[in-house]
Amino acid sequence: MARRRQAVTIKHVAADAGVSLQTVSRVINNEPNVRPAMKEKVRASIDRLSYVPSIAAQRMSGSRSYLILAINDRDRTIADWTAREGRDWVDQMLLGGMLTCAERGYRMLIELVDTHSDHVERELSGAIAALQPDGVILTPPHSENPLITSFLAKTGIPFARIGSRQGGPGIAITMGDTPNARLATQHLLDHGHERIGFVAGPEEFSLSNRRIDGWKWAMDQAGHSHDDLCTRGDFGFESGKLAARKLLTLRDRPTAIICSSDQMTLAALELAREMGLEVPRDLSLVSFDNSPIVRFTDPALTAVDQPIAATASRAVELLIDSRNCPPPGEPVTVVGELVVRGSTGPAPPHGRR
Amino acid sequence: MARRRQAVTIKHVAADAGVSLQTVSRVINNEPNVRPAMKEKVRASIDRLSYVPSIAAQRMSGSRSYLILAINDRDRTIADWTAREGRDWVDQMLLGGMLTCAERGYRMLIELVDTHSDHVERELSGAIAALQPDGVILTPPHSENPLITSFLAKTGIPFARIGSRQGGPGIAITMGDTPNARLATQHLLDHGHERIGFVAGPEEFSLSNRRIDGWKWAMDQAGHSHDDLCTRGDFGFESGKLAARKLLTLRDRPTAIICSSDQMTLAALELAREMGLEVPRDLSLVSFDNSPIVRFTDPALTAVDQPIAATASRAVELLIDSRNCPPPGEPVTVVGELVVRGSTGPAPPHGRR
DNA sequence: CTGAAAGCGCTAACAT
DNA sequence: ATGTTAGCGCTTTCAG
Repeated sequence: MARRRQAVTIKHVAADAGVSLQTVSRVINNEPNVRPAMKEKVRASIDRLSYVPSIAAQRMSGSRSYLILAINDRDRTIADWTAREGRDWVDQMLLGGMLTCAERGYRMLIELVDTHSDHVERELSGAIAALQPDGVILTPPHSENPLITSFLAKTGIPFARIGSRQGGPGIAITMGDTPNARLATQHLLDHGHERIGFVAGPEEFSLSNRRIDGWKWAMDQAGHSHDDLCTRGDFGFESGKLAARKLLTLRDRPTAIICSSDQMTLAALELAREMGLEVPRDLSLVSFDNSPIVRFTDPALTAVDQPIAATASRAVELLIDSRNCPPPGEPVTVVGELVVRGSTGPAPPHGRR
Repeated sequence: MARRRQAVTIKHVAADAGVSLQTVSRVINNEPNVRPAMKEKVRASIDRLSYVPSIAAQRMSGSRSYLILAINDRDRTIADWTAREGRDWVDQMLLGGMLTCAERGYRMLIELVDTHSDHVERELSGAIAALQPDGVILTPPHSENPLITSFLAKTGIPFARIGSRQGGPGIAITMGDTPNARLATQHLLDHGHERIGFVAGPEEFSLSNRRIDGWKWAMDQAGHSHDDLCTRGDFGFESGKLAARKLLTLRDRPTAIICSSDQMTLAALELAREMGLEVPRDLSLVSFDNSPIVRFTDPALTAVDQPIAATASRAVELLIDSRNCPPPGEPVTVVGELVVRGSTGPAPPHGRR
């Protein structure tokens, strides 16, 4: 195997421009103390030779690696990819994260890490040691795993916690779960619904509780009780069916249900059909996620869109900028929006319930 | 910004194990000439200190970068991500490619490159120079772009051409387009169809023609003419509608159509409905791709599954192995399969056509 | 079989 | 404002 070396290095550029390595380095990194004339000359040489610095070398010399690591939950991600049901979380992460990285000369690398494993830290530290990224993006449920966050804090690598509002090290950045849930609830209230059920996600995800808060808040505001109207699932289809069944078999059953994931909403839709309920005539349904699938159901689902791409993009920016200016201590929020489709409508008249 | 250095380096391991750096290096790289006892001792130190080599340093010293670069078409990829219509090409690439990389200690990095740009080569060579990958995976339509392939050949970096059977440098690897098209056609022939239309993809993709070959072959075998039954689209919805219209407005219109992408099949389905044709009663439809969306149409589409994950995985293996053994000169084929769903059925009796 | 020395391409720190 | 020096962590010679 031939030993592959860089075709054109900083040395070539320096020689071509007739300056020292350092001057070239300064130009590359936009550092001060270079006369415009020199800068120009160096730039010309760089272009002529189409020189691009080796990130390995840049990393070696103690500066940046120009790599941002996005950590995703291994099992969930592989399950999504294998199921081929159109969940596009990773794609949206790439759309926002990767493109923003590219704009700034960085690259984004996806890494799958096992949450439930007892050696999360080893898995993660391995990736960190091997790649030496300049920033790490944590997605739920890693975002609040103390093993992970405290390890990352120790390394000194800036990191973002998507889906977390907790204090502590790292940049907290959420998609406005509380306001979004409020929004969804309000949409139903506006349609005259009073009994609005809520299928929350697992406690493992703190956003689950924040969504409950938003729903409760709106219900309280409207003066409707909600004591028996909250159940939980694990975001998956089966759990959603169970949770929906609990709600729909109540004596005074809800006329609308908000589910914390598309899969759970799909399950509720299926169950409603099985029970002879027509959506949205007898039951209105609001989903969370707005992944591609919700447009292909019948009726299409009204859903809270999770702005994953925008969030990933923002995270990347904050991470990269944190070299120069300290990141916000307060949680950052990138709000989603409600996309109204066919699964929500006016509450049925009292007689029909 | 604190200068971040590797927490534990090869030096620490060497000191801990009481051997020289080289011995540690040899153990890491599974090189010969290390006594089992030494190897054991070094391994123990590595575990104890949880040492992981820095890929930047490994790269610098002239060996591997442990990076595989997957090149995708910029416009198409971003369009897919933005449209959120469930196309999961990238996910499947990651599923196959990234996981296989991980098994072998490599990482996969996605890079978007503009095909139609006149500086494709600059874009690509920039990525190569910056990352120094150990292998590159080309996807259509880059796989047969001579600017790209000849540049890559010059660099000496092994690369795979997915969707290409052309000779020349690089490992050609396809998903069996000809046999797959034959399979799809045979499925329809078995159902008694004789007039089977074909909506091909753009000529820019050589696989388009290979699929036409498969269809023609099967039609010829069955003794059916196909002179007027082939049209082309660009894989997109609109083009599919146009192409399908051409076929469905023929005097002796086909009773079945095979389209070379899900979007085009969706378009054909919509057109059929508009024309008052019921699928599959009046018209059978077979799709290519089998992306998530095809299960959510009514009826669900019979489709040729493109084994993207398996192909990406195979490509990664061939690339990594090509360090040691020369890659196959012949094109590699990872065959897909036909997934039969509701959009295909028996040909309508002659009277009804 | 093992170790010492040299150097990959780049930047930080220190000259000038 | 520019150049010089040293060294990042590792592998590749080349000596023992």
